[in-house]
Amino acid sequence: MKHIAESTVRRLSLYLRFLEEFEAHGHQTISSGELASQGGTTSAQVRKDLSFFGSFGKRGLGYSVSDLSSRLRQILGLGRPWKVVIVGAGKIGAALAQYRGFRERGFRIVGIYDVDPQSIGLALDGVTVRDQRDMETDLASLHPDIALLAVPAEVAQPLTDRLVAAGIGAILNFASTPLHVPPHVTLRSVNMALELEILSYALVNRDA
Amino acid sequence: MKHIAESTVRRLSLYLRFLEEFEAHGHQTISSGELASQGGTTSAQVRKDLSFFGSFGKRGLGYSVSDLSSRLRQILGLGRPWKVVIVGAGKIGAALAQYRGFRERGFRIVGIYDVDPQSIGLALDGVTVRDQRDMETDLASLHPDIALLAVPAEVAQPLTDRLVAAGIGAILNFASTPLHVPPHVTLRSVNMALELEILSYALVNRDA
DNA sequence: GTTACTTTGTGAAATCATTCACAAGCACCG
DNA sequence: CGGTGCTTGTGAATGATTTCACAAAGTAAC
Repeated sequence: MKHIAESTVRRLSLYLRFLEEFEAHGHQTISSGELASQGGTTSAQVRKDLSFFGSFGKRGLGYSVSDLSSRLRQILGLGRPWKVVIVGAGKIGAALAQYRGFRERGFRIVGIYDVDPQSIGLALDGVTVRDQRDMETDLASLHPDIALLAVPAEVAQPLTDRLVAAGIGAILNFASTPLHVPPHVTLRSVNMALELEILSYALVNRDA
Repeated sequence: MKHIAESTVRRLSLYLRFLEEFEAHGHQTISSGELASQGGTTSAQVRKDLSFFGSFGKRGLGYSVSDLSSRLRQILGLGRPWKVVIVGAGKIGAALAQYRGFRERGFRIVGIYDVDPQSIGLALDGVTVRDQRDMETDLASLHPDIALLAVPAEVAQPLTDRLVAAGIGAILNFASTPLHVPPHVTLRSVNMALELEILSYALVNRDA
């Protein structure tokens, strides 16, 4: 299949969320315009996004909420549960471990690692924090799909290398430093300080 | 000035981070190529990004690390300190309150609000969590520039409306729901579940 | 001071993403 | 069953962003 833009995938995710809300409200069908107004985009954009994957709607009527939901879940790979490990049990790692949104979407936390003896042994939402030295051994049997990296910037790259060597498929990085991974590993970063700086730029360039 | 793409601003932020690292290592000058390899982009991209704001380099030599740093800080609006309030003192709000990266960059947490009696009164990194009912009164005297919204999705929009009414300039939203704000307010969202879903998509479309 | 080498700054070209605009398909009504 | 109204799916057009490629400007060596 042709390459799909990240912005498209991001919107598909948003559409899915609205569809689930719509479904909960008992609606059977939804139009591209309704999806668009919720997601802050245009109806043409919605239709274009979906058209990359097929024709899911009925002209004159719109989309079946339940059909489109399950198609999107399939496209996004949310049909299966994903095994996730968290590396770093500091404030952010702990918050992530207890975030309900992950579980609801089929992301199961199967391991948490830290170096701090104070943290090791703690149970976070049913998962016990283990010593980072045990990480490789654990990963070999757990075979997690995704790692959430929530450690200080200085140790982010070495830990990334260890995760890659252990065969991880994807990493979501919360450290404020860019990481380098081989091409077969998917990497995304969430950088909160960066987001604030973008707001800062917007505030000083308000008028321009 | 011409409109600058968000992707450009994001990269400027990254460049600044590298420059500060370089400065700490005692380097005087840096080339666009060196900046690029650190930031995972190309030298042409670096030069194009900077060219929107002026000519900061010397041909044949590169950029003065300290000059470029201070120009970038100025461009990004990081010369002044920004006053930030956090709304929601749950796991994520508390983690944000204690995140050192914000302070280092001149983002000062001046208030934290919650509704939970268990949280109200707690001191997080020197700032006491206050009752959300006192928010409007406080904001009127504090005049914060930016709000970090870390509350459940159901109450995110009403709280946004209250912040907007109180005159906030920018909001960084951590709730997993899109928000609507008037055009004079800048809004950005960090949606962690969404990031995981993008990874999920990448994992199932590995080969394509 | 001349030559060789390096690196910037920037129009032009190429690529990528969004918006437009409309034919085609379907439901509903009388 | 034909007409009316609505909504999709999609090429074509537009707009935005990135990459290319090279002249111009500087350094360094001798």
